[in-house]
This record gives sequence, structure tokens and C-alpha cells, in this order.
Amino acid sequence: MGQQEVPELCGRGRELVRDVLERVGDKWSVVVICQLGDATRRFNELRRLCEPITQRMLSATLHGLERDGVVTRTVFDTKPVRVDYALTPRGLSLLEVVLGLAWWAERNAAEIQRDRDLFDAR
Amino acid sequence: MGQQEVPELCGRGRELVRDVLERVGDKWSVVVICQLGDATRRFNELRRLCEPITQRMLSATLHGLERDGVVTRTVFDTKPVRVDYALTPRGLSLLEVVLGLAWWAERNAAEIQRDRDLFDAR
DNA sequence: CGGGATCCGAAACGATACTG
DNA sequence: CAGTATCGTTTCGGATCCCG
Repeated sequence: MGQQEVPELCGRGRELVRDVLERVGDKWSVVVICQLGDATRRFNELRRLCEPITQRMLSATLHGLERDGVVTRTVFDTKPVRVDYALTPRGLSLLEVVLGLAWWAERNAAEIQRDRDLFDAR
Repeated sequence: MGQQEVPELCGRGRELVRDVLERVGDKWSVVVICQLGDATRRFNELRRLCEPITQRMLSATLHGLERDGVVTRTVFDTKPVRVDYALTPRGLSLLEVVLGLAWWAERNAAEIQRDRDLFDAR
């Protein structure tokens, strides 16, 4: 496995790719996506699940994800109003690769924390 | 695939996981990791490959990756000095999941860009 | 060549208050 | 219930200068 196939992160395509990666890179998108993985959620429900996210950041994150076609936003005209969020097919495919990241992080978190402490003890 | 297994991003483990994810989420780590995927690189070599990264950010990014045990830093006591960077086994395993992300971004970048334009046209 | 130190503007984020 | 608006703080990142 010495030779890896590296995507076109080198040329002009990199800008686009980085652009997309920055959404996943922000503070809350991955958490929100994971919480939408197994079910449709309402706003405040999502908020509890993603604690301690602020109302402002959840709103902003969802807005960005909707803009990217990763989640859908459905408004029910009841009173009080009700809004459902769910992953689109694109969001579902994103979830899969994001879960790869999350699992890696989970598997390695403890050892990385240890290495960090060792590294900082200097 | 309606039922997804979601990792423990909910409990106390989430802090650790998010902590780890934030490294991948910063502006340059993914690019640097990908460029280290197929070979050991020297500092300025890496700098050219990651253009337009600044010296400061490349230095900071590598420092963080070294701290997390993702890259090794090897100093050769020649003149002028020479420093090699390479992925550790942990870094190699991270590369694999990161490539998953990069490929997804590459595959979806064009359509996402289109959706963004549509969304913004309101 | 491979950095570190400093400064500064921009962007992200949190807290709080208010609204349909 | 599901947001928006405003504000202040913190963090990030680029530019520049310096050094072994």
C-alpha cells in the first residue's frame, strides 16, 4: 500500500473540493449529519441531540447543508409550526464517508490524546 | 439502508471525537495528508505541492499533525539543514478515510456548486 | 533551507434578546 | 416551536520580518 491513488487535489479541481470539504470541516456539520442519519428530526429535537450546539449555529449549519443539497427542510403549517429535517440521497452518501471519519476518530481518539499529552510534556 | 449505525457521537466520547475531527477540518490538513500519501516530502517541496499555503500555515499544520502522531518529522544535520515529513501508520490509516471524503467531494463538487447557485438565486 | 515571532484583519462562534 | 438580529469575543489565517 505504498502507492496511493490521490485525487485531483493538486490542480484546479482542488479549489472546488476544498470548498466542499469546508462544510464538513465546520464545527457542527458532522454532528448534525450523524444525528440525521437514522431518522427525520425536528429543529429542537435536533438541538437536544447535538447539545451543546446553540440555536444560532444549528440554524446556520442546517441552512448550509440545505444549500448544498444535503438536507431537506419541510415546513408543516400547523400551530405551532413544525419543521422537519432529513438527509437527501446526497446527504446519505455523505453520511457514509463521514461515518468512516467518525469511526476512525473514535478508534484513535484515546491514543491520540495520549500522544498529545506526551508531545506537550516538552 | 434506512437504519444506520451511528457512532457514539452523542455521549461523552463526542468531545474526543470532535477534537480529532477538528484537525481534519482545518484549512490545510487534508491537503497535506494527501500530498504525503505517496511519498516522504521535504518542507519546501510540500509547500509547492500545497500551494498557495503559506510558510506559517504549513509549519503549523505539520506541527499539529506531528503532535497527533499522524506524521513524523526527521531532521538531517546537513548544511543547509534538511527535514523530511512522512505519514505514520496512523497517518496512513487516516489517509484512507480522508481519501473517501476527498473522492466524495470530487464526485459531488460540480452538482453541489450548481445547487448552491440555484439556492442563492433567491 | 526550514522554520519562529509578531502583527493585524477577517471569519467563526457564543450569548442574549426578540419575533411570527 | 422555530427561528432572526445584534453584539462581543475568540480563533484563524495571511503578511512580514528575522534567525540558525
